[in-house]
Amino acid sequence: MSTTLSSADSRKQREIREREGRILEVARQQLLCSGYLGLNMDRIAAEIEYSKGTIYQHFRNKEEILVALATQALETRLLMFRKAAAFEGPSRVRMATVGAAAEAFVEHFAHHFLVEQVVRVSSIWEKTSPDRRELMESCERDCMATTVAIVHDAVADGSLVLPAGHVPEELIFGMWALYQGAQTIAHTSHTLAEIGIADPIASLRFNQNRVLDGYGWRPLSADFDYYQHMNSIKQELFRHDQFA
Amino acid sequence: MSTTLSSADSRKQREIREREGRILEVARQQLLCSGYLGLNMDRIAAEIEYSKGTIYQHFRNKEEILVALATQALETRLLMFRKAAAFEGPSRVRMATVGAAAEAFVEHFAHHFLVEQVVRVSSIWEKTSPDRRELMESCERDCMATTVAIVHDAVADGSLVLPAGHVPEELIFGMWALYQGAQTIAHTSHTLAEIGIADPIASLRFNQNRVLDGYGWRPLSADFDYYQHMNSIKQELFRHDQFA
DNA sequence: GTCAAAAGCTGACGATTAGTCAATAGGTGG
DNA sequence: CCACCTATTGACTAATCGTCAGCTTTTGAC
Repeated sequence: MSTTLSSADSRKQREIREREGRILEVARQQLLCSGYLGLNMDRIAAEIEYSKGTIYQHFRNKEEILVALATQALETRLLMFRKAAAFEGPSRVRMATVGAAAEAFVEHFAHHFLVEQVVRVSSIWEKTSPDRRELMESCERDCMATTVAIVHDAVADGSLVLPAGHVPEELIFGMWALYQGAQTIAHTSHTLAEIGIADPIASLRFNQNRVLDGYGWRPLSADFDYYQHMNSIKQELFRHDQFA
Repeated sequence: MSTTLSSADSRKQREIREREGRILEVARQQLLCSGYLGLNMDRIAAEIEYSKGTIYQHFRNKEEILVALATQALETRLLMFRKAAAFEGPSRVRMATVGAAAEAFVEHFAHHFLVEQVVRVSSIWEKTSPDRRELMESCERDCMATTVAIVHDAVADGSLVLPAGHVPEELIFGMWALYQGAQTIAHTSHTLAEIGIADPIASLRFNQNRVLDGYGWRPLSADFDYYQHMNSIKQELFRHDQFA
């Protein structure tokens, strides 16, 4: 067969795309329900009612499924960040809005934490194909760019003055690290509650405000109720039902 | 046998303890050289010149080896933190000294990052025994306590004033998250260099100073060269040869 | 409608590796 | 020297990833 009806092709292609979605859906459920070690190719095959060989036509190996899951979630996060960054208001308030987006993201995509944690293990990462990696990294870059743009705006309008020799990217690195670390600790530390951190989210917001106050980014937290703002933003822009 | 010569027993026990050390040593090498997926019980057995069954008399399963490795490293970190906390000087300078210890720790125990990353994956953590976990968590708690004590000192002498409703533990949570996140990103992100963070350690220090300035912890970074201080502390207290 | 070729799908199989345990070696007290 | 006990072994089981020869379905020319 040298050519095929394009309509037939697109039907087949649609079927294949739908099956790929189904594989990811099933993999996500298995991850949430039995963790990384519970993710099993034979079980996925049984669940989607195709053979194991068919799964390997979509994903070169198990790790690629994880990267694909991560990419799916990160694509949504990018949309959320962009929506947050487009919020009308002072630059620091827009940054807080992105913070609210990040909070909403981890709440809504609970499985993403598990996936990213595993994917970042280098010996797992190295088993994936450059194409899949590139998709995921591209999301990461775009998320960065979105937030860095806010800092640039702040510098441009004078609400933030960076010390000589420092760049907007460093502030974003700080925010990124703070969120990444806080979420890792909140999800995996067994000593947090014991020592008096009852509400890690609240403490994260508090520290976020300390950092940005430390940068002198106006309005300072004394002059604006960022806590209140983040609560209403989560209600208004990032309710669960808006991202189901 | 109801009793044995204690000298014979202790010789045997010593042999066993030495073998356990050898297992961990070999496991660490394999981890560093071929990553998590390269860690292999048969290879460890071949390397230490005992059979696989003997390894399982020391460790219930593979994961316990990882937790034991993590605990070993964390015990050293605790010593480093205590040494740092004992530094004579203003409380905030002591906190910066702990930061220098944390930097030196990751540089010297490069394998620890790999281990901790894997151990924190919940489906792996759950395969380990409560006893092993408790040892590791106890180190974590003691590290926390050491740093929280510095914050208490700061509050006591008035160089730090916490807003009403906030506790010293929250500041430590922020520092912990910042370091944890920055190290995770520095080790695993492939987009950092592209976006202009050439020196993550320097950026981490910069952000650490922003947080603590944000808390108003004196002396502020404008009044003390913390960067310089951390460099000399790493040279004086935490040179590589002091922890080999 | 028929048929040959292409594409899609399958699940038994090979390979790897964690963990077990019956058999064996080695040491100890009498 | 023997009876007994502990330490060690490595062949074996089980789980599971990834492969591929062969089977089934679809396609499109006639």
